[in-house]
Amino acid sequence: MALDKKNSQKYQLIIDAAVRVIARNGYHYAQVSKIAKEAGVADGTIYLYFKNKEDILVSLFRMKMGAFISAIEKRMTTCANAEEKLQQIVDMHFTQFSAQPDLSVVMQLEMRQSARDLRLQINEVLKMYVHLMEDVIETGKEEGIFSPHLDEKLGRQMLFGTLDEMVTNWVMKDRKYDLRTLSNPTFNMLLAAFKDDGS
Amino acid sequence: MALDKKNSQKYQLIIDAAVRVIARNGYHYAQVSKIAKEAGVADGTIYLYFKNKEDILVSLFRMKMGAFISAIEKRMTTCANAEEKLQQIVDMHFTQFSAQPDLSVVMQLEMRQSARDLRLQINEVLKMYVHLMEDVIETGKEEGIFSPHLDEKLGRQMLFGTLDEMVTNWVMKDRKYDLRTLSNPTFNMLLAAFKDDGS
Amino acid sequence: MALDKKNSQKYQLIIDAAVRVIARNGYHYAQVSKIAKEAGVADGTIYLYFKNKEDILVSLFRMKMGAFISAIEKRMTTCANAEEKLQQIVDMHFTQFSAQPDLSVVMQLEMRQSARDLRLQINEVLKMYVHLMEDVIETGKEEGIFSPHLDEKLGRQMLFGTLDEMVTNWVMKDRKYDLRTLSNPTFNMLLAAFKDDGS
Amino acid sequence: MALDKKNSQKYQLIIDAAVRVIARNGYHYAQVSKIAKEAGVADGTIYLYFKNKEDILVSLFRMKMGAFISAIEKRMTTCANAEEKLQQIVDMHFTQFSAQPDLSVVMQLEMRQSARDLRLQINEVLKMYVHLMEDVIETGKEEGIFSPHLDEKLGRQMLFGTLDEMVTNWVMKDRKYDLRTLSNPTFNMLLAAFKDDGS
DNA sequence: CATGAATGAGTGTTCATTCAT
DNA sequence: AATGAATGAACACTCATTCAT
Repeated sequence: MALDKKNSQKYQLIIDAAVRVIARNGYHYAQVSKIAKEAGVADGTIYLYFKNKEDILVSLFRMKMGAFISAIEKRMTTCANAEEKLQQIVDMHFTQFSAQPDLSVVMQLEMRQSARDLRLQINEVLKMYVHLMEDVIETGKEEGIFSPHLDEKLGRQMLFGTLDEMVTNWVMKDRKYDLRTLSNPTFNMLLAAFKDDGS
Repeated sequence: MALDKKNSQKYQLIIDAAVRVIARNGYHYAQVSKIAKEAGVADGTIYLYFKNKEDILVSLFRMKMGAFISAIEKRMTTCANAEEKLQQIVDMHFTQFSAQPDLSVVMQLEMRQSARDLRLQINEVLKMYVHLMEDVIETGKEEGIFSPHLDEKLGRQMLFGTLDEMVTNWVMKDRKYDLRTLSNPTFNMLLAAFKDDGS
Repeated sequence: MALDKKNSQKYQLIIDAAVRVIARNGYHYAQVSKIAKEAGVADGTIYLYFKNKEDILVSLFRMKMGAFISAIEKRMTTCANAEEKLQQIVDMHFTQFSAQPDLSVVMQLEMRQSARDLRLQINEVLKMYVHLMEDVIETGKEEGIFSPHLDEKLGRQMLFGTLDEMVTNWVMKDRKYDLRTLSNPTFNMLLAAFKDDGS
Repeated sequence: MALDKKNSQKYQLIIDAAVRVIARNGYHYAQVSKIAKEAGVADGTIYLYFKNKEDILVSLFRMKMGAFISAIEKRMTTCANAEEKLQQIVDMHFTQFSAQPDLSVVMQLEMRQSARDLRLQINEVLKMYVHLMEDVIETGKEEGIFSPHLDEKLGRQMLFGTLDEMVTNWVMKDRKYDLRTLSNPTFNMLLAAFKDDGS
């Protein structure tokens, strides 16, 4: 029987080791051997669970971002309308990164140093998030809460670009302030932008 | 007289060659020897004008981003108020990247793969842009055009994050559409966000 | 278990390959890749056993000179007095170099081209030889065989300088004569110098 | 008319610059450009007076060692017999190095790092010194002062090896003691060795 | 399943030398 | 005679990946 990779204990062990090693040393100093050592396995063992180094990173992103998005999706179901949904996206985006400092560094700074190929795969994972955001905007338009002229794609790019830039700035400032306090003012700006797109 | 590096013809030659080579091959395949060949000089000549490879990239960014921001600053002087200034920022941000496809790829995709050290230097250059944006927001508040509750930093992060995300998406879609058509709707969204921040 | 470097077979293999490559090509043409090829290992393997290129040379010197001196020390124990000990030093110095032509070239000619740093480390190893020589001189004085006015340091410098110069001349003359025939006349000169230092 | 190299002012200027640069920076950091700068000429000018870098070093050695040996030869003429001549060799060898600290470092430490080829040329220059030494020994034998069994070559190797080792030790100890005080005891040891070679 | 020793491709940088001015 | 900008060959070292045990 083939190795049931994804559910194996070691698979998780290695991914979590990778997050710590990258956060601590930076992307360029996160050698496979260092990750193996941190995970407490032999170098070769890594290759029983991952195709190659890039696969560790893609998997890392897939697992962590998957959980990240799932948490948001789950919360969506409790929301009465698109406005609340937008608020939850902003709030949970900030809250989840706040709770995982190592992961924040890895996602916002280190993984962006990856090669073009890797980033294409990252984008695949992010599509889930993109769809979720565009769905909310579409819903808001249907509900009459957002402007009928609001373009889903543009709105989503503003939403994602804004949140991403804010988290990146927070990480670059060494997380010296509480990211969650930005939640409300950011939500308000976005809501205003979406309600009245000025046309 | 010693080599007047920055103003020499070769200095520019090498930087422009670097833009083309990085755009064509990607950051990781942009070897110094390849840049030298593209510039039509010997490998060693590179080191008469640049301290090392990283210095080429920092200089590239400084020169190109400097010109980019200067052009916007110059345009600012022709604007009657903050609203017009905001419009010009959005418009020129998109227009300038539209006009320089190679540079767009380098700035939005390739240079972000650079090591942490390099990115710290990049951020220094970007500070000019940051100040310019925050100045416009402050002016808008003084003029009563933007909401008095608008936070300069948050507003700037939304502005930059939005523009950056839009250009990145455009580059990733292989520049298949006209970036400049996004100018107006984007400006309108941002203006709405800044006018009424919802408080 | 971690790689037991010093005692591994490959460690010796590489050092012996280095001796041959340096003797054959000269110090400046003894590239790491050439040594690896001669040893029948990959370039990278070298770095599992040695910190860097300089470390190969220091280790080479330490191993070979260590064995060289140990052999002399061992012989010392069979000697009745300082005169015999002096004779054994001279004799074994010449005999051991005679038996290892490649090593002679490396020690007398090639390794002296090394950088200052390396030579400091070499001197550390040579201290053992220095002490051995000075001990013999001191013993000789106590036994009344050598002049009571003989200075240990000066005597040692004459002893080492003489032997070293003779081996160097022999190597430079392409080892065309039998070094061991110099043993007796050299010993006699040194003995005369040490017996009656003229004061 | 061809450049009268050897007698030109710049020729000397460059050689003296080389001595200072090598003494100060070490052989491996004595780049041609650094020597040119120290001499106050352009890099290219060096090549009007010297064939290549090695030629600077050989010329340096030839000039300095030539003067060194000439001074000894001149003194020889004032000596009544071989014993006095031997004394003068030892004394002047130490005295001259004492008086030229930079040159001592260059001759005893730095130039020995040179490639094999260079050292062959150095040996050519040293032959003058070798002959001078062997002549003194031969004279001493004829005068009945030295043992009739003394081998000229061996005696010369002891003489040169001893002096050389002593100067090298002095340089390596950062010239912390007065080299000239070694003159008498060293002479006495050598004289004893040459008088009675033990046969 | 697990190990870890071995592999070998790939590249930024220096510096002696040249030659157009 | 003198300059100094330009040249380009040469090389130590890292690290992702493999595979015999």
